[in-house]
Amino acid sequence: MTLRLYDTASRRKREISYSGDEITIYACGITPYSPSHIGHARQAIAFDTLVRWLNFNQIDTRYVTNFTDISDTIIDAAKEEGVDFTEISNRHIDSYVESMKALNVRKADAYPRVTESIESIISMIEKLVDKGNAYVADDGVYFEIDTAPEKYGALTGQTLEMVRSGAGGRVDKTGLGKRDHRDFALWKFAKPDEPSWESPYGAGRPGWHIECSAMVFDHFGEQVDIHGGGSDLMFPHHEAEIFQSECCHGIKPFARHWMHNGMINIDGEKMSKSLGNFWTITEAIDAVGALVLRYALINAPYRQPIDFNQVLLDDAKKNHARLIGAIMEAGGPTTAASWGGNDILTEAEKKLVSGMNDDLNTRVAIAETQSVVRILNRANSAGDESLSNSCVGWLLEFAGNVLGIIPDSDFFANKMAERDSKISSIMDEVKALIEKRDIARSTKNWAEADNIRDQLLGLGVSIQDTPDGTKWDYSEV
RNA sequence: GCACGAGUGGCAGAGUAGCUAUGCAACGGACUGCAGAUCCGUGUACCCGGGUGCAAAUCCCGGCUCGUGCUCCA
Repeated sequence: MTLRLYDTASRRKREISYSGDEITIYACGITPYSPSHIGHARQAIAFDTLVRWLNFNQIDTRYVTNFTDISDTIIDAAKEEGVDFTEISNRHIDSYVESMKALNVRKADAYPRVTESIESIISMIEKLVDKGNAYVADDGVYFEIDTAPEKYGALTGQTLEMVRSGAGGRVDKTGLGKRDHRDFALWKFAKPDEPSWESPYGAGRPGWHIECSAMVFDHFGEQVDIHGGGSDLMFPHHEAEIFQSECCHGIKPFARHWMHNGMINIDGEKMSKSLGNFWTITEAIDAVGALVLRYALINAPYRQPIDFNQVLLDDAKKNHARLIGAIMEAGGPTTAASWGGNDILTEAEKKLVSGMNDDLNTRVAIAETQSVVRILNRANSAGDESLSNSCVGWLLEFAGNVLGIIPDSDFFANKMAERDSKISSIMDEVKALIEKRDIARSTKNWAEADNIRDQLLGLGVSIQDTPDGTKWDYSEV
């Protein structure tokens, strides 16, 4: 297997390389100061897709993603509600974890938290101070970027000068004790009433960037194979991590591969709280369902910006329903069979595999999935059970296992059981109505016939008139 | 200003040199009393201008437009 993955640092697709017998992956997770939004979902799904694809290809992974469970924003939120900061962070982490489960995002191997990593954060800071890369100021400990200027712009191509000129007025409030505004905080001394931890420099809390460097070191050592997160983290967060980790450990590269997912816009505008166009994950799941949301979010490759709008959701809803409907129609996941001998399905597999190997192109994978759904629908109506079973097998493997957009077999079992029991409970009524309608139709009493059709629809029964008579199905499950 | 990315049919969105992307919508057809679901079929698509090639949406140069970032950010 040769997965070519876009690497932000070298700005090209590169075959993934790794040392050891497993690929180590670290993704920067959420800061749980408010409910998570669909951008967080996209990030999680992007890395879930990576892990799934590697595992599907028999490559072992160790995937770690963190919770930044202490931050200025969390402290602010806690103050506002008058509660302990842990109440804020725990609440949002719990909700996030629940959403991830609904979205079929597989569990990471570890979810380290900043508040549980203080010791290793401090020991990294100590090392950086000892080595002369960091200095202690009045309000905290800072990393001095002039000690490693060559690392500037590793991901974004920016130079020291650019940032100096571009940062403008915001510089002033980012740390009073800095020698240079491009320096960044490793440790912030606590103000009265703020949560804090002891350190050799004074009580305080970690800066934003150092935590990830420390957690990567805790789990993977000096280097990690693939590191990433949202593309908005390239600068300054990930560049700061490169400074810290490489200076601290004296080994580079810190990450062999940098992977960044694209942002989500809402109706063409950047998603932001001030615009009031924020979709939280739970809102989106309530609106369209978790797997439809996942479908919508992998319908574009992970690096592409997504414009989140009604058309996108309608599309996703329709196509996802077609996928699930076709599998139900075929008799559910238990009918799955191998597709080995089928040329069309083998060809679809080939295209999907080569798309996924080319920087995880889930859009191509979705396109192939839709093609197979069409083949399945054709097989279903032709009564070609062997072909339909092969299609179900294919879909379970790729749309299910790889893309994660098919619910588990319990879902189908429940739905089908629910449907069966519903059907048997209304069977007599439906049969009577259809008989009545047939009589109406035979006398060309169309008004009466349509009236009965509406009654049936009210029961959740849809009918189709075929040459073999009227067929019906219960579809409102 | 600087950096990064993008410009494909009505819409969304693949495709990095020659062969149907795919889906939605539209239109025509099968089935139907009519619909619905499903299936079959149809459509001058590649921002502009140069260049290289037998051949360019795809490579090169120039331009235009848009998006994002520049220490809150997935």
